[in-house]
Amino acid sequence: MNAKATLKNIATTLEISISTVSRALKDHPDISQDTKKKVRELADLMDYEPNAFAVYLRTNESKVVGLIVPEISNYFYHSFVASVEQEARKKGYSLIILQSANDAAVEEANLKLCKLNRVAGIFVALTSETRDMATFDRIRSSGIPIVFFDKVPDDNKYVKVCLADREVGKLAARTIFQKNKKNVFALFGNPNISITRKRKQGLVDELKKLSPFIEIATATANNTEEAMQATLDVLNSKSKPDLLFCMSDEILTGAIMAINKKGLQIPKDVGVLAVSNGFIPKICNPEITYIETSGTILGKRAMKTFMEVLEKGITKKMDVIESKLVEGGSI
Amino acid sequence: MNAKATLKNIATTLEISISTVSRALKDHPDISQDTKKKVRELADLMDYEPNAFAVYLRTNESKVVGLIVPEISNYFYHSFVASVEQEARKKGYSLIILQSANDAAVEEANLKLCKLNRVAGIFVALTSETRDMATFDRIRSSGIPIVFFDKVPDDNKYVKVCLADREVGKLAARTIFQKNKKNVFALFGNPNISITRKRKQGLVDELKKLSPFIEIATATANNTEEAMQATLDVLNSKSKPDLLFCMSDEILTGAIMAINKKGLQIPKDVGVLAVSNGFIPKICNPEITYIETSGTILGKRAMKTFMEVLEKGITKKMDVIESKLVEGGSI
DNA sequence: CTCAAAAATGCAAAGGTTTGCGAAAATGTT
DNA sequence: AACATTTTCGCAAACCTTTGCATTTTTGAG
Repeated sequence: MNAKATLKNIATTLEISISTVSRALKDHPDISQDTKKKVRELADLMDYEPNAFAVYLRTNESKVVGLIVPEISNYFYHSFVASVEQEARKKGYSLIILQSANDAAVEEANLKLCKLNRVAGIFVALTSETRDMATFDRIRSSGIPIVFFDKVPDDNKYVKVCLADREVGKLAARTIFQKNKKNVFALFGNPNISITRKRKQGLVDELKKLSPFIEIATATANNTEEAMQATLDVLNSKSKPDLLFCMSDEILTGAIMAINKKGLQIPKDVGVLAVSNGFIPKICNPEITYIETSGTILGKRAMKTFMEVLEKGITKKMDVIESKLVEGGSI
Repeated sequence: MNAKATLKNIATTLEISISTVSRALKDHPDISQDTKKKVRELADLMDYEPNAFAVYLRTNESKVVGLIVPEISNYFYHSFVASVEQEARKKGYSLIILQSANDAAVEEANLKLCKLNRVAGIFVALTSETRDMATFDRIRSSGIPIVFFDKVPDDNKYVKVCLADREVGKLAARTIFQKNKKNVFALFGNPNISITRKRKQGLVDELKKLSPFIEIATATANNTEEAMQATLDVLNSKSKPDLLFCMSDEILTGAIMAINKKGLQIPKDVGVLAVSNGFIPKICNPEITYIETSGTILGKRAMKTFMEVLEKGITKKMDVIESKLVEGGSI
């Protein structure tokens, strides 16, 4: 049985000191080419890899970042997770991932877990229930940077990466106006989170500005099931809307189920406009027209922002991502 | 500015020794209730949390597990990831997640990363390109248990958790026979991976056994795009199939796109039977009939198996998950 | 050959925790 | 009051690496 691959073991077999081995492996200028070569060869042979814990302990900084989302297996977050993982690896970081199950208490426990693991930084999408930012503030003041994304806090003292939510709403309004729709039913997610408020505000205000003749009714739903029910209700009512606006993929899914259940045709019977990452719109027939929100792009920008925070010590910033309309045939 | 919350600091302010503090915090019987109380109070006050690195270094075991998948943002894996995260947290583990981008070299790099982070164990779904198991074997022999799931190696010397893939194929065959279909076009994923081979074999063999009058043609596709093209091709050909079998959600998505593009009706023009987690089937109209593969269940079983491996030191095992048919209206 | 400068290496502490073993304090027994 | 127990606590090493500083070796100049 081989000895464990540690600096000490390399040192003793080579009959040199530990520090020399350490420096040789780091290509330190103080060490002669000769020793470096010998050390490297033995290290390779022994399959040496530095003990990350010892390194972390000594240097007090880890190459691990934490990522907390309400749930991974979500229409949007899984692509964000994928993107962050990719970017993180490029920068030499590993990703610890945690789900808060949309529960503020779990979210807090996850924050503690991040702290326990001494992560280099944390990415967070808030739950829709998060009210108290105290734990976040404590962690920040303990020196761990936090980058909020997507579901971000209102306060401007944080580092945030998010979509131009108000603009998303406005873009939807302009599209509706341009397509000459007259009776809009707009379905939103949890009303507590800021993106809901912003998208709704953007849509309603802009629509009012564009034309006094467009009717708009709104509703909220906390999940796909509720969205389906709400859509079903409105489709069964007498005020048949000519356009359904869905704030997210989760909502869109419910709306589509309802439309299918009623056996309605898109866009003949009812038009659909959504905010989406494009996956569901593309498997529908006809394809749904949507305003794009890309988890992949958001992930890249979040990582970029994180690196800035790390390098430049920024403590507040708001990175806003513009979005664009992708035309399908649903409107 | 407060001192860092370490055992040492607690010890000095309380004027007792570090070891006493350590033991008090762990409720060691050697320590008096009195001191325990004092220590706990101060620890709370200082917001003490043990330095995980120091603990890991000392005990040489971490509470982190690694998870390597070809890609997170996949029809199936994201729910698996979500499930494993949940189960892992219950057991006190954190999850480091890595994507191999379906590239054997990246997969190997990820394995190294896991080793570097001294994980307690690794969950792996192989890429379709993985041929060489040497690195896996090395890691195993270095004492880190590996649990393979979904895309598993053939060799029985590993610990594996997977679907009853041959049974899945057979179940599909029986469904096809029972529904009286005569001309099947079966579309599979990458032919290199064992689940493709097994599902195909199960389907084809069972079908042959059930009836000599059922025609079956097969094809493979590496992604949604190819699946769409293949489906388009067969729908344009003169041998119009009356049933499309799709081995996975990825394939199903392509098939649905193709059917939509051709403006065909399900099940009137063509029937569809898929292997799926149920999400896409449920947003289709009519809902697609599918054989269920649940990432959530697989995740739970994988974690359970992992704990067994850890506790009982099992080194080989094959946990097979039965699957069932969920009827939609697509056939 | 001597000495100074440069190059190469080693010493030792630090980082925070765990733990076997020995020492001190408290309690109990005659 | 002397001793044996039991309870409570502290010492010190170990885990592995990094790094400032001191020390040794080599080189080159005079």
